[in-house]
Amino acid sequence: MQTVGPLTPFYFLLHAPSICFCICFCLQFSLITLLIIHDFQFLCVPLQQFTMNNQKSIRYMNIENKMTAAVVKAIKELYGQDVTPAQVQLQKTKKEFEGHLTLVVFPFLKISRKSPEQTGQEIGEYLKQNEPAVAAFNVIKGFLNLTIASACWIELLDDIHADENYGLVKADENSPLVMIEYSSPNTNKPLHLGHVRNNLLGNALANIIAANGNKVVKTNIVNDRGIHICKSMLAWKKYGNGETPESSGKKGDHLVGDYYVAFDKHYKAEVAELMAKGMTKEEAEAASPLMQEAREMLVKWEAGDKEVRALWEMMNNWVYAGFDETYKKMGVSFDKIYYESQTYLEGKDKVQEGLDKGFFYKKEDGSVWADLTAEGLDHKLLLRGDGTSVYMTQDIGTAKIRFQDYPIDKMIYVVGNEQNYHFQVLSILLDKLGFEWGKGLVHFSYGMVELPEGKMKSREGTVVDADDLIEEMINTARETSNELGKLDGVSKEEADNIARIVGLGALKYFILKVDARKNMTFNPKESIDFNGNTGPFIQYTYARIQSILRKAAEAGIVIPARLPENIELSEKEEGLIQMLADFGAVVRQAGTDYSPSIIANYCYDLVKEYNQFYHDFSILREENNDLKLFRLALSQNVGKIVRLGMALLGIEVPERM
RNA sequence: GGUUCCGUAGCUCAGCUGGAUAGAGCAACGCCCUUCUAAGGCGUGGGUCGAGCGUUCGAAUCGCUCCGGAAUCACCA
Repeated sequence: MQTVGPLTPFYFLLHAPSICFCICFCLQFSLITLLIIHDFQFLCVPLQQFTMNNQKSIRYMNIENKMTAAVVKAIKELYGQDVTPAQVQLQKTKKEFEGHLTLVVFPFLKISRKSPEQTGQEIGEYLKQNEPAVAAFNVIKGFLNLTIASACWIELLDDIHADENYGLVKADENSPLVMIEYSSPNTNKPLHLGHVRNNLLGNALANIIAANGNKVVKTNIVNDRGIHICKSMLAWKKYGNGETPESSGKKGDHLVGDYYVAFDKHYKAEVAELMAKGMTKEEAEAASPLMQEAREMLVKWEAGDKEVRALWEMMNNWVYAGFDETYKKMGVSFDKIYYESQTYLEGKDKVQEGLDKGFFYKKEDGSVWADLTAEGLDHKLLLRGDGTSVYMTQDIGTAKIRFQDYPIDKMIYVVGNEQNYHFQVLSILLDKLGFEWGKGLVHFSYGMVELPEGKMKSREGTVVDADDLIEEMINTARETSNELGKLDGVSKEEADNIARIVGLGALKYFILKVDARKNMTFNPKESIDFNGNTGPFIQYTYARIQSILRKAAEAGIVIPARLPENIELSEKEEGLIQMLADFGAVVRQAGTDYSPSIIANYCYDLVKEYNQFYHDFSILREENNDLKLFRLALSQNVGKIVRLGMALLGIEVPERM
């Protein structure tokens, strides 16, 4: 298994042979990268491509790859040694130095047998002589800074301009199929901020995996059965007086959640009363009539009792209607929904199969266990003494059904990091049971959302409700727009839509910009920002670009497919094109690292850079017509990449705001 | 106690496949709208990258040992 974030020693062992193999060829890649590459061959551009040398493909390679190939050639010509493209450390030149790309020359000192400065100088001179793209160079200590000619950047912008989906890779029929499970709610209460993080991460991850050329099936496993649902049902029966979403005007999931809370309240009162009569806490909890009744209800449910099943179905449907509304607002969706009530019995025969094959063992009380001490883990229960299934059994069953339904090549579970151990075990068990993707399953393990006071607790009413939060964000966006007078003269309908886009953008970006594996704090008292490193900041930049493009169109300006190449560009403009060109690599990185935050941070950096350009340069007022066209094209493509990047995160961008 | 994750500016976070003087945002203070949207731009202050040792030409980044926080080790899901 791969837990995203942590790499387990176990995983390391599995890949030992491939590590040895790879070390020989890719000296300067870290082991971690190798592991990921090993798993994601389909995402990686073959290295050979870097050295291809026909005119047409060079035009479509980005400049960095072209330079890498040129450096390989330079080393060969100058020092007579072959190096692999992977040994060429080319990075973006830091802002304080002149140039676009920087070659770290230290690795070549043993080959050149000269000082860092001299080696850099020699390679620089060779490149300037032999590579027309290199306009100038300078050497500082062991760093060779290369300045790429303006014409190259313009050509590159043409390429980006020509591709509506620049940086994204489409899947074809031979692409691997990746199933991604996320959301996975219980049906006894409404969604809260923790679910929001899960949903947004899962949705964004699915988009990113798809943009890396995979077929993706988004799936949701709804926990629609069990004691917690019975608690809501029982409380509704006792105290509900027939209340329905229609009669009360409440959203179904909230209504059912209220009865879950009501159950807890009455239950606690009962326990307190019994304890006052002298019982210990444990005794009181066991003796509570309410809890006993809830358990009886669960037994009846399992026996298929008609009345209980009808109530269950009715209340679950209320919840689903509520969830659907929230999902729709959040902009998340699923291709296939599984229900635990339909899968929870399925794992048993697989466990039996494992028992027959001797993978598992049975205790005297009839319970079935897996001995995982060989893997450095513990013994794990798979079936209770009474033959009923536990969480692990259900996940095995669900896996079985999914595998019957789809030819899964890779399975990703978006589940909180509190379940790291569970998925480590699940991976081993699925592998033992013969699921080909079991060993390589990915637990996308994300951190908890905490309040300043600590963890959210449903029963103590300290959860941040998803619907409330979304509504609040949209309202704040609307207020801000009104205060700033941004939407004067815009129809009510459009103003509402913009408020929705911006409010949700703020929320989604706030969550997705943070590294998923980390716990994050949310302070309900300080509302989510709309300024600075935020979703609205990025959306605002997009809207400004669209405004310019509208004005250009009104003036009858048409951006040509190929820009004039004889214009002199500023560093700022070249830097922006360089950033645009990086988008493909960023999407790939986000895919191999399972990291939506990489996309979020890229969008922010790009937009920040563009805003500086916007401030310092004229676009429509530029008198040189060629330059004007160039800047329009640049702006349009920044807008395009921002739109594509934000779309991967599930964030819309407004035409105006 | 075992295992895993996290620790970077007052706060929220980037950077971590080793590379140049560690970056953003918020908060504070100051400047810039007769010019393409000021939800913007520019500037000032703010750091023992939890601590120590090691590997290296070079460590926030890799390894080891501590310290602090979290999760988990359920016949809950």
